Amino acid sequence: MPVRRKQYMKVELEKSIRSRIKASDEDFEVIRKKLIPKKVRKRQFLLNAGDVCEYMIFVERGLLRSFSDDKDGSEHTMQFAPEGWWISDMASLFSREPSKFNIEALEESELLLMSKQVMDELMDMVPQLPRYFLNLMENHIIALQRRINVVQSMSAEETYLKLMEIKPDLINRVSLQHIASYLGITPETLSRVRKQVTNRT
Amino acid sequence: MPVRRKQYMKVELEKSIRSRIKASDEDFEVIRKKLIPKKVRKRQFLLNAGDVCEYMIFVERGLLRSFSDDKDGSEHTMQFAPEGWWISDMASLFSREPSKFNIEALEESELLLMSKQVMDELMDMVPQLPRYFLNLMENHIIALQRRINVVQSMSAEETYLKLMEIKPDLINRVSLQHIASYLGITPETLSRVRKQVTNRT
DNA sequence: CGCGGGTTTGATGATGCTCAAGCCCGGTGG
DNA sequence: CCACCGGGCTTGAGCATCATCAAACCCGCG
Repeated sequence: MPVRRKQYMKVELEKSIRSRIKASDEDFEVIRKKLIPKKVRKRQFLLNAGDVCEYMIFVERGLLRSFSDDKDGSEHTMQFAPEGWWISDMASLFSREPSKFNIEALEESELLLMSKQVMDELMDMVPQLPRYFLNLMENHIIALQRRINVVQSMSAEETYLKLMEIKPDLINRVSLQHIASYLGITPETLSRVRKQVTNRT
Repeated sequence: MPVRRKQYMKVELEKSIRSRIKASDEDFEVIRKKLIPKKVRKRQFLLNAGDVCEYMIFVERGLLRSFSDDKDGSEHTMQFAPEGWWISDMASLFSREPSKFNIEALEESELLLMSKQVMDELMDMVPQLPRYFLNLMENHIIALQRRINVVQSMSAEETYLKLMEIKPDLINRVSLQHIASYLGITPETLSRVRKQVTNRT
């Protein structure tokens, strides 16, 4: 049953779309045909800083992260993308400039790749699709603004507690050094903060 | 000439839309009719934290900012919006929850207000309009990501220099305390940083 | 002139970084 | 089966950056 093999690749995507717009089965068929399925192993890179980002990446299963490295060798993770999330470097994807980010699989993952061109074609073919992406982007903006607020107004401990509040599951899937690089603190500080918090309860 | 009076109110908006999508004169007429023009004086508030945000606000002339206040009384400005920019609290606008932000005019300004409902109606009436907003949001995300990167990886001085590089005009229109609250540093630190920088040149 | 908001300057202190060492644990090869 | 890595996490000491608090300054405006 070769068809089956591909079907499972879009369960999460279908959920993501149906929760935001009305779309017919034919629409999904159109979408499915245009996206490129891809499996990656743990630690595999989907984008290297310096290259042009070619795809929006949808995660059907697994976990990716995007991050930049700065001059002194440390990393800053911009985003984690578990099942049901899109990840990309839009700055590079849309302008075709070299990306400042890397995208890396933190777990063995099943992905769907969509180039900019395909994205445009699909939005022409499925009239409601721009609304889908618009809704995605709106929510993304809300999340990014919240993150800026947290980073700017909170101590390391508060930042960590906020993350636990919003994404408690992350801690089970992501190493603490990656969490630290997401929060903008060092692994050492994160370790001390966590000690404080647990000692207190 | 009452028509003239309203016409000038959408020069910037028309530029903003035409630079992103193809739209006919009738489209602009439809859009113009649905938006609410509003003039505000300096220091007037368009949104108070705790209220539900009702509008996306487009700035035809002038300058707005959105900011949150935290427990200890200090402010964190999220965004400056000069001519040609949209500003809002989308988290509140879309979910109808009380906003955590204030929006305030820093200069006497001319605005166009668009409620969520009108936004939806317009996107139904002008087929390319979702693409317009999508493009706006994409660019907004790129800017927010860049900002997170800057805040997390740079010193106070580097953060300030980066702002000068990206928005050099801001300094002429915005008080230093507001700049500081945008950068996430205190006015004192900003003052010292600026002294360093000028002494060096 | 004197008031007041915004900015500057100075002194002090806290938060979180750096560097360095040790620990824990799972994986590998002898 | 066990010894030995090696990566990730923890712990510690010293230090840099930036916040805080307080005072002075500057300048436009009533």
